[in-house]
Amino acid sequence: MNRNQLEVFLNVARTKKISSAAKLLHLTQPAVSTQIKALENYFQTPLFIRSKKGVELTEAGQVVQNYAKKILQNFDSMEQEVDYILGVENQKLTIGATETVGNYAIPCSIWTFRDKYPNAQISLKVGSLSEIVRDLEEGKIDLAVMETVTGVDTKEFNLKDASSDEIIVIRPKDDKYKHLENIFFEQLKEYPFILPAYGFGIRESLEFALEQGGLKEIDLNVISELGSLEAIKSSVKAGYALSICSKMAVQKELHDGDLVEVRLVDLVMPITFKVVYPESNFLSTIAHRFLRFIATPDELTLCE
Amino acid sequence: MNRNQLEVFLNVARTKKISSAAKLLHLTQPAVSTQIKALENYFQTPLFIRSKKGVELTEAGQVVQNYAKKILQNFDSMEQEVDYILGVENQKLTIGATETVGNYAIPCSIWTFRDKYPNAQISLKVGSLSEIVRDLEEGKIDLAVMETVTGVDTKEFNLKDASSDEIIVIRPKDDKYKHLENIFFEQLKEYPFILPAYGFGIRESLEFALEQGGLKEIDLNVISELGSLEAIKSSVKAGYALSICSKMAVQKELHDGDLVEVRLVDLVMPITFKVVYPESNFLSTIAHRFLRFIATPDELTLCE
DNA sequence: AACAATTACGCACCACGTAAGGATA
DNA sequence: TATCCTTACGTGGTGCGTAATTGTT
Repeated sequence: MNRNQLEVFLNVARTKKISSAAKLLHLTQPAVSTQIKALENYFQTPLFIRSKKGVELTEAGQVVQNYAKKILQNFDSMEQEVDYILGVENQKLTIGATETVGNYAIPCSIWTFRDKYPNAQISLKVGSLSEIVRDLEEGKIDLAVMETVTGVDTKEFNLKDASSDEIIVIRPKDDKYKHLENIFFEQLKEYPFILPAYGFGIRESLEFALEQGGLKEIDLNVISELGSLEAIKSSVKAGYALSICSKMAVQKELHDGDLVEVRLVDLVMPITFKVVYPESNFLSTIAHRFLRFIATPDELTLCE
Repeated sequence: MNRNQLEVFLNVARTKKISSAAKLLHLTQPAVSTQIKALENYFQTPLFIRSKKGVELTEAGQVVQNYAKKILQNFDSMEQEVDYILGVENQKLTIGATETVGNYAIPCSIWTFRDKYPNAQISLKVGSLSEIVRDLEEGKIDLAVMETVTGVDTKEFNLKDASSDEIIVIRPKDDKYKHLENIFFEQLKEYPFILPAYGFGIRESLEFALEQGGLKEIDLNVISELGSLEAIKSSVKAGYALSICSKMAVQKELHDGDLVEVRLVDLVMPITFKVVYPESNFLSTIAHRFLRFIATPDELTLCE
C-alpha cells in the first residue's frame, strides 16, 4: 500500500463513484478499479460495497478513510515545512502562457497554487506563442504553458504533459437546437458554424484532433472566423451558429445553461497542455514546485 | 514520494550509513542510494550531508525524518485498527517449519509477529520436510516455511520467497586456524570437515549453492556426517574440524567468539526460505498478515 | 440505450541488481 | 587497501490504457 493508492481511495470515497474519481484523477475507470481492488486485497476485506449507483464505504473503509486523510495531510505538512526551511515563499515565479491557456486554463490553477504559497510573488505573463518562446529563451519567464510546442527548441528545453482539457462543440440554448445532443461530426455541416481563427491556438488543436480521428479536413458550413473567444461565445449565445472552444473556457456558461455542449459520438478532441522549462539546474525551487503541482493529476480539479 | 521511500529514508537516517541501511533492508547499496537521491530530487534539497564515514541529516532531513515517523506510524495504526474490526486477534494461526528453519530462523520472527497480535493464538509446529508437507495437505497447518520445496505440489500451493539467510563456513576459535579468514573453497579440503547429513535441509541448500557457483561436487576431507546442529556446533567448538551451517543458527556463538566465520572469496551461499501456502481463498486473515509480515524486508532484522 | 464496474491484455516506466568508478583514511 | 558512496546499464514487475464483458436502470 502506498501514497498514491490512498489518494485514489479518498477520491472514490468522496465521490462515491469509481468513474467520477477516475475523471477527477484523469485516469480511466479500470485503472481506479484495480487500485481499489489492490487495496482491498492488501487488507483482505472489502472497503466499498458496490451497489447499483456507485459505491459505499464499509466499516473498514471508513477507518481507512480517516487514516488516509491524516496521512496525506502529514505528507502535505512535511512538504510545507521543508519549503519553509528552503525559503520558497520568498522566491519569485513568472509563468508564461499562450492566449487560450493563459486566459482560461491556467488562472484558476494559479489561484490554487498561490494558496500553497500565499506570500510568494507569482505572476503570469500572457502573450503570443512567439513572444512566450522568446521570453523563455531570454530567461524572462521561469517556465511556460502552451498547447503546441512548434518553434520550441526541444534540445534546450524540457517538455512535460500537464493536465488535459477537451475541445467541445457548443450551441445556443435555443430550443430549435434542442435535438442536438449526441451527433456525428459529419452532421455538423448542416448548421452554421463559427471557426476560431488561426494563431488562436485552439484552431491548431482542432485540426490536429481531426487528423488523429481520421477526419482529414474541415468540411463545415463556416459563416465566419473569429479571433476572440469572447466574440465566439457572444455569437453562439445570440443564436447565430455553433462553434468550438476548450471546455474549461466555458465552464461557467455550461453550468449556468447559457451555452450547451453538443457531444460528438465519433470524435473526442483532447487538448494536452505542454509545460516547457529549462534544465533542472536553472529552475528555482518554486518553479520546481509549480512543475510538481501542475503535473499532479488532481490538483487542477478544483477548477472544474 | 511514497511510503517505501520514507521507509528507506528512515533506515538511512537511523543507521547514518547508506550501506548499513541497505543491509537491513536486504537491498543493495545503489538501490538505497538512488532512492535517497530521488527523495532529494523531489524536495530539491539535500537531506543528508555525505561525509567520509557515512551520512548526516540536514535541517530539511530532520523535518522529513519527523514527519516520516508520523506517517509510518499512521500506516501502522491504520492496519491495526482494520485488523481490530476484522477480529484478527481472535483467529488461530499454526505455522509449520522444517527443523533448521523452525529452530533457528523463524522463532525470533514469530516473537516479533506476536508483538503485533499479542492475543492471537499463534503456534509453531516443527517437523521433517515430509511431515510438514503432509500437515499442509491435510490442513493441519495454515502455511509452512522451509528451505527446499521438493515434494510440494506447486500446482496446489503457492510459493513466496521470504527473507534470506546465508550458509557460512565455521571454524574453532583455536589459534591454529587463525590464518583462515578469506580463502578459496578449494582450500577447504586441506582441513578436516564435518558435513551435515541429508534430510537436514542445509545439506541440500549447500549442494544447490555449489552447483550455482559452478563447483560441481563436494570434494572435501569429510571426517563425519552429523544430523544434528548441536552436535556439529559442539564438534567444531571442540576443535575437531570445520563445518557449515546457516549464519542465523550461530549468531550467538559468532558474537561470543566461540565460533569463527571463514569467508569464502569465490562463493557466497545464500539460503532463500520459501513460504508455502494454499490458495488465497483458503487462508485466514491472520495467515495473510503473516505472509505480508514475512515478505516485508526489514521485519526480520530485529533478529540479526 | 446509457451508465457503472470488472476482466484481459499489451506496453511503458520504474525500482532493483550488477558492474564499474571515485573519494577518503 | 578497505570503506563508503555514486553512476551507468540491462531487466522484471507494476500501473496504466484499450477493448471487450457483465449487470442495472
